[in-house]
Amino acid sequence: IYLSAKLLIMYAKCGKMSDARQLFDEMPERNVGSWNAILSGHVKNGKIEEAWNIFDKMAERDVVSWTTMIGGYAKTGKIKDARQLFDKMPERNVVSWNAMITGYVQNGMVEDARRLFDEAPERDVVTWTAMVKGYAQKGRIQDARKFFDSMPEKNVVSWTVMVTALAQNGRLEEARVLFDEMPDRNVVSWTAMITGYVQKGRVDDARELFDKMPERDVVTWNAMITGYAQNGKVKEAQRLFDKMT
RNA sequence: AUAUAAGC
Repeated sequence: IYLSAKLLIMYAKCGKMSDARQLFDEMPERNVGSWNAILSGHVKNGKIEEAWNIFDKMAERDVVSWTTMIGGYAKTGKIKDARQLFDKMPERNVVSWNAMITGYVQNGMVEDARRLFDEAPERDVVTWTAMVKGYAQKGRIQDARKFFDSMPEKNVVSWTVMVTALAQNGRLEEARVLFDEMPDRNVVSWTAMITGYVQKGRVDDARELFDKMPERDVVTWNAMITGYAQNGKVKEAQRLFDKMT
């Protein structure tokens, strides 16, 4: 059963929902977990109406099923539907609250997110990070920073969100200070800082970080190469592109 | 096995 569920997820990741459906229909035993797997597959492929039909048919739903649907509606901009489900669900955990809060953030509704944040019976690092991101994308950097500084615990994602917030709002020096203070950095953190420099035309600072970082992925290479290109350094872009292969 | 946050 668990193996089949893994297969379902694999199919879903490749967008092969019809294969997933067939496998699911042939499964001898379907528990709420396998139903959730197929539900999640449809949501990930943007098939929200299909997902609803499945959800509606499910004999048994758990907190994961409900939360999957909330995330699906939120991502497709149907925030009101998401909220209706959220209000209707029989029990919630911190992930359900987070899904609803990040749903508001994704739809630019940071005040609604804040209201829910205040109401939430429990908050974790995801809850807090979502609020930092919510204020940051509204340009409300000092509110974002206030939340960031109040966080009971931070991880590499929270740090990276805050660094990105500062960098995207042109506050590169502050971003760099924070970047240097990070207890851990990963490839996303490095790339966020590089992108910040590139957007301000500071390709040499970007390149310094690029050379210093322990590992690069396709997003990093792309940021650096297009950074050169957009700043008129076509030769450098070409040279780096060749180095990549 | 399945749900929520970061660089595009």
